[in-house]
Amino acid sequence: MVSKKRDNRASGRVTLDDVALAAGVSRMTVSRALRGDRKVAPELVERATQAANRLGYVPDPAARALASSKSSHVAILIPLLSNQLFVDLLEGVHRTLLPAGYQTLMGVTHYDASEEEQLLKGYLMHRPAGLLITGSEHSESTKQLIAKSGIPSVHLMETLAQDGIYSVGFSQRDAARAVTQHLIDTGRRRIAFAAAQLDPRTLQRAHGYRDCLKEAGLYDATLEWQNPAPSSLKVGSTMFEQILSIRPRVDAIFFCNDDLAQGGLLAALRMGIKVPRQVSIAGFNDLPGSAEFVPSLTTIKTPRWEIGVRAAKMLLQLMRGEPVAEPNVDLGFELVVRQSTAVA
Amino acid sequence: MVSKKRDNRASGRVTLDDVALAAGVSRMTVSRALRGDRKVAPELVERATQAANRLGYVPDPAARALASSKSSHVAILIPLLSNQLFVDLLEGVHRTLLPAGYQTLMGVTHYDASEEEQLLKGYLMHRPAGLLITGSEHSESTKQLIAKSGIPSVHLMETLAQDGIYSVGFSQRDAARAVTQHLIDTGRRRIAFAAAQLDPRTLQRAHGYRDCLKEAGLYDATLEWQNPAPSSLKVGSTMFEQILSIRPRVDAIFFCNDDLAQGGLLAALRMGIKVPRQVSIAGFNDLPGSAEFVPSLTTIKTPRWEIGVRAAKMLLQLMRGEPVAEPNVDLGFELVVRQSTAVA
DNA sequence: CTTAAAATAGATAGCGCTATCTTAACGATC
DNA sequence: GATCGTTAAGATAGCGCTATCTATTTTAAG
Repeated sequence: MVSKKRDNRASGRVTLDDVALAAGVSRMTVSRALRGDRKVAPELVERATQAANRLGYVPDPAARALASSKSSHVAILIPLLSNQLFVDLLEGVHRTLLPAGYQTLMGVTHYDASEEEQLLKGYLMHRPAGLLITGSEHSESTKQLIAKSGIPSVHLMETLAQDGIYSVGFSQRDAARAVTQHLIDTGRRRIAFAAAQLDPRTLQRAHGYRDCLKEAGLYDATLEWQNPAPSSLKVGSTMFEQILSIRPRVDAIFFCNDDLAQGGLLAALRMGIKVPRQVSIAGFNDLPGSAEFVPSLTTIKTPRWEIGVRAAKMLLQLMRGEPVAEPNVDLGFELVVRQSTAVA
Repeated sequence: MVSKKRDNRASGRVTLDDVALAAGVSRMTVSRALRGDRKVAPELVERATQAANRLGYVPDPAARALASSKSSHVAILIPLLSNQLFVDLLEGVHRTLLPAGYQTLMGVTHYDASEEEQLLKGYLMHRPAGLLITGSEHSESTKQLIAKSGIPSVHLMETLAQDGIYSVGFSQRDAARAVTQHLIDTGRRRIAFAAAQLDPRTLQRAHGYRDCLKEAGLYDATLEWQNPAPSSLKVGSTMFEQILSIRPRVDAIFFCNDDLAQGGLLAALRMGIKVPRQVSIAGFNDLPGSAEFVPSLTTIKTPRWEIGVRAAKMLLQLMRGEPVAEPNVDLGFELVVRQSTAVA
């Protein structure tokens, strides 16, 4: 009746065999009962779970992974942790995946394609059950690795309607367009664009800015400022000073991230330049502090937490083999108008 | 000569058996050669590694973990990711552990003891090879779990000379004392202390503040302000307003974290209060932006990146069973004097 | 009722590694 | 030259699970 049990009295570990013995059923039945797999008589499920609880049984993920060739890990690749944006994303993912029994393996790429590839290789060897990856621009071999691995993947932060690709994000371009339009609507005409980092999403924002100004007949290529350094308050300060010393008649600056914009506000303060009187300033992402700054900062509120949650949910569906109704989700954005772009 | 090989031509996976067959040695020899375990003839090591590379062999961590009951995971528990402090810590850990072949499993406790315990249980079931945990104050059962698990552990951020405990950090108390002394030295007499979050390290800083003022005969318990809300610019602004409305003659405020202090600086700006003329402001941690603020913020520069690196190195030694020369490392701190505490 | 089909529990056989026991080979020792 | 370490390579036996096949019911259909 009962399958033979290995003699592991010595080891401290409680195995399925122990539980099976205690519950008076086979190891397999306990395994199925505990996982809710197939049909098991309710009474046996009850006996199995009780025995498991009583003995303090804890499944061994390594054994599980080996036997089923499926791990309980989800790898997530993000560019940086020093941008609150990605922290929120991660938090949303974590919060969703953990209760579902998945561990999050986080890798930081530092916006470096080869580092990304390296990390990916490392994670793939762990046979993760799923993969979350920021953005859609990756090296050719990175794309191949993902495709060949056959591991369910969801792309974060951007929306891309491409066959067989899953993504959750919003249109960086439209968001930038909305900011620019707002600056135009509040009477600005010489609107500069200040970008740092120059990652794909930043460049998409540049497009949005450009499109909008061109349509309004206000585009001036010499008002686009790009700095490849990582985004920071310091860089924002420096760029503000540069822009105003070279183009003193600029009447608005759209910084492509809030930390830059905050740096810009501080530089203005230092230089005695009135915001928004003389120059209107807008940011992007609505990072902590932007609402408290003096003046408070107009920005785009991005749903990064929600993106994390939604992407994780989508990944769960993919990992379970369930159908995904909407493979490319656009969660939109919100223009938050504050003092820094009040009408002059 | 060659041990029998399982027939797995169908599965895409390259196993040790494949490598063994190709190299013309036993599976065990390949395993030992690849791991550098015990003595293997140099020639065989060469043959094994070549065959492994040629076939693209990648070890299976799950099988490894199951067979050796040791995983390649290190769990790290931190309170928050929204404080740059912990991001830097994590980065240091990650950078050190990854090249050594360990994966970092990060858990965010949100300063919640029960959440910490929950996460810990989850990680322990994965049998991590090591554990990094922030601080030394934990629930009794958390401590027991760690002790009983027998997993090598290092505590972060604080120094605690306790038998059998490993830690890397610095004295929060001494650092707070240094800030307070600096405020006294620059002529301040009514020095307030503004704390949020009220985690153990914040309270240690409060002690340092108190000690220092008592020694100088300047201590006034009504100048200690504590707010249990999470630390943020917003809370800092609010606390600054409160303090100055209730105690208008305060001539210095020591905020226990830079984000609070930055919020304080912004509130001062809004209220038209001159810093440092009327009120001197100091922070803690030297977070991004503090050097760029107007006025720039006096603060304590904490070696969190180095703490991460050092703790990870110590953990590596522990995991390898190597002796650890110094079980409790104090990496010190640095007082960075800037404009916000200039002599009035 | 009989028989086939569907459903459930159990037995068996690994997943891909490593720990450990054996064996073989080679000197060193007296 | 026989005995005894010593060392390196190989054979064996699992680690703790799950996939899958088999045996046993139970139910449905004729």
